[in-house]
Amino acid sequence: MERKSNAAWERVYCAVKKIRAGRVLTYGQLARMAKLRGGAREAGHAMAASPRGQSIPWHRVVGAGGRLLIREPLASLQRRLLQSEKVIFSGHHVDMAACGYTFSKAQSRKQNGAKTPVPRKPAYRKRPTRD
DNA sequence: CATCTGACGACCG
DNA sequence: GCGGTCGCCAGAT
Repeated sequence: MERKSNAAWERVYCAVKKIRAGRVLTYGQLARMAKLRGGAREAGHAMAASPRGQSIPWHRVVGAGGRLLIREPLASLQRRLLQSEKVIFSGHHVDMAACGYTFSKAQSRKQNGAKTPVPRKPAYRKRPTRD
């Protein structure tokens, strides 16, 4: 059953619910704005465990680069739903440049004035040396 | 308690 | 662009 993690996951669900139609979020960004310690992975767990029937637009959550990571059945459904949400698909991935929260360039500004969640501690650690 | 897996992200070759 | 590897953490067995 749900444990204390539920609290963190709830933040994820809350964030997902706030995603506007035609917009998509990545697990990484979602994890960062929810301040999940597990990083993108916990975001994925949260989504996987997301209660179906609470109006959670899970389909608006995609992987980095707008790629659909989930397996076929869900991916197919997700893609269909996203397209129905006016989300632009570029081949097999979502057009993050148009529907994603891109806080790298000023392009995100033209979106709707969404406050950039500004990235924080990356879950990954760069390899200092590999020698 | 030990171990694997996972709706991840990013880097490297 | 693709595949493999590393890192992080939580849940399941």
